[in-house]
Amino acid sequence: MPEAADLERLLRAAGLRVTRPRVAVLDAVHAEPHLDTDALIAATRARLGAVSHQAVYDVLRVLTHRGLVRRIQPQGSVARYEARVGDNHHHLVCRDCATIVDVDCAVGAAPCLTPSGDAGFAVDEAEVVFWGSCPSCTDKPTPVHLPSPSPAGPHREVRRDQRARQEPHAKHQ
Amino acid sequence: MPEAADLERLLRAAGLRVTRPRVAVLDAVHAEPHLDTDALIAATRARLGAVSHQAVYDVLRVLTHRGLVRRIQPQGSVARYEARVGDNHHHLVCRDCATIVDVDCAVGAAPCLTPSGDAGFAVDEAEVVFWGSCPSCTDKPTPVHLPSPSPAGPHREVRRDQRARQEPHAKHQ
DNA sequence: CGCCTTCTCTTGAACAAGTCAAAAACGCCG
DNA sequence: CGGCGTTTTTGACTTGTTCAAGAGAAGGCG
Repeated sequence: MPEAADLERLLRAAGLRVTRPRVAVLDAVHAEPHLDTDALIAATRARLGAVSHQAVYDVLRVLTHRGLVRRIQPQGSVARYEARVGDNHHHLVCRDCATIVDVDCAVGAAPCLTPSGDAGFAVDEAEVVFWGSCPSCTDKPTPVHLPSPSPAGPHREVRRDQRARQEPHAKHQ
Repeated sequence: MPEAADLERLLRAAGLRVTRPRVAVLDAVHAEPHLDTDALIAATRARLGAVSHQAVYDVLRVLTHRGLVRRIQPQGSVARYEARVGDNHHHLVCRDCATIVDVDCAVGAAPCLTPSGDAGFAVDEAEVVFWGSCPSCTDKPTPVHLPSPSPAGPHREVRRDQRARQEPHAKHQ
């Protein structure tokens, strides 16, 4: 968890001007991984006082573009950001509660990490998302939906309320 | 490319009522893979005359839920659908033009990879997306952006205008 | 040190994709 | 072929994100 001076250095090294919003956003991304934009706006405000949501969107765009943060977006989720860059790690996502955790990049016996028949593409990254059920959702398998086991064979209802556990949430800007 | 009777059979086998919108949407998904919802609305209307966008959304939801179609959504793209289900294949996505092509799964069954250290998750699927540059974008590497090689080190501008090559697009409904 | 250029932030609006809800229409079982 | 329950229509609405114009700061240079 780098402190202000380190963050400044990161920004300058990437050729970016150092501004309070940028330092604050970068700090927030370092503080907790996988936050979405709304949460980052809140975290940034907690550090700075006031920032416009637009400023946070802008900062996240340039940080992502310059490779200081990574943007992820599993199906059904909004954009989320993390500071762990350059190691091409992957993610485990819980289908029930949408919790995300990091997993190191699988190497070695990884049958599916090079496409068989690449259709002429120059592939530069293999992004992997592991879907499943997190320990606590595995314990209480049916938090609120699915009164009876789904009648549709092996397919499970996928809950998408990623916004659970957030306040009613004080309207944009 | 199954015909009407086959599609009906698929629907019934999944325990679904057979309606004209459902047959038409299912047919459209079979006709061309990786279409987004807007394109599918258009394709459905080409088959049926008129359908509400809501009907198409609903149909796609139940078809996805019952496993008759698969929904994919690479970063920066809207939801897209394909009829190839059950083989756990993967996708190659071009960073420049957003073209998607299928790649077979080396394993063929659901979790074709296992995370190193699964944090207690019960993983049931490993979704793999290969990012790169398609043959035609590799040839003309800088279609319109990036006048000079990016000043920001090894990171590349990722264009996200997935909606290129679509009509101005006649407003919802 | 202070000015000037250029980039960044604020403000306020717009937009796209998708969801919600009520009522009319239809599929299909008996 | 009649009725029940699911689907579709219609139309409004949310949510996440982007656009645009102008005010405000960062930092190189004199």
